[in-house]
Amino acid sequence: MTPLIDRLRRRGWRMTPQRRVIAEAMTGEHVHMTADEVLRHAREVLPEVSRATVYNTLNEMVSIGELLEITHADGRKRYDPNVADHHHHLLCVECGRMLDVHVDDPALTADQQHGFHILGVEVTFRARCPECASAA
Amino acid sequence: MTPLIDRLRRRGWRMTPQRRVIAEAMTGEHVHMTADEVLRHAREVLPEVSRATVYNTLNEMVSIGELLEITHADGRKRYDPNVADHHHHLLCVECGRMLDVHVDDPALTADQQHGFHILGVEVTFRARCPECASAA
DNA sequence: GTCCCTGCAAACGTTTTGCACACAG
DNA sequence: CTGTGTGCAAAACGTTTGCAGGGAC
Repeated sequence: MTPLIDRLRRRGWRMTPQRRVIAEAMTGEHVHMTADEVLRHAREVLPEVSRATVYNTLNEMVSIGELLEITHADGRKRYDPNVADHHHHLLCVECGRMLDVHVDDPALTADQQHGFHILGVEVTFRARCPECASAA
Repeated sequence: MTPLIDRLRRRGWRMTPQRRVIAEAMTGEHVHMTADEVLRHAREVLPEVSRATVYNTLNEMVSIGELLEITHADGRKRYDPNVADHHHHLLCVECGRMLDVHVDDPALTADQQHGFHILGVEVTFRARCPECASAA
């Protein structure tokens, strides 16, 4: 898929060094990061990035729909750049590790919807990962 | 089902006025409350209840399994006394109203589990409720 | 009487905000 | 040049903790 940075540029985003490293930090292996983890990754490349800029930027990416905000059980928000393919999550409740999984979306019958207009479904499998299981 | 208070007493809980009103606040209509909403309800009956006691008590009820902690999209924790019957949630992303719904649990195939030991599944339908839809 | 619970206030971690300056367009 | 993004620091927010006193059992 088109890289996140290009998608942002195409939206007319002013592309600053800070935004570039933040977008780059979201790409590749580093999914499901907290804002602080994004900050740490961004600072490895551009040490003067400020915490506020990371929060501002992440929030904006979320509000334009280029990033998915998922609320972890510990109350910290995580950010998922994998917006294009709809997926769900497998979460280790012990260490917080999170994997993407693909399962069919559950659905509500008309009368179960209580007149609500359904926007989407989120499925989270709570689990213990192999590492944490063997540690116990 | 046995009232929450009786279940707590049976566990050998020291039953103080504070704990009683907190447990009572959780019963009946008032499900999915934030800690602060629980505090407000508790104070209507017993004005000198402190915030810390509410947090302590809720956390203890969660840890012994008499209460379910669900993390709302806004990052605030909510508490669900409805532990006995396994259910899922229908959430209005606008006003935060939350309803219980019953749908079949999605399941992961063996190779989708990546060696994780599955503990449970949470399904949340993100939606807009009739009131918020008509307000827009 | 003992131990656990309580209240208060202060600490904590995460996220947001206000404001002057800087730089991408 | 203009407008928007930035850094910094302080505030806001929900939650947790330390400690002295009090009440359930």
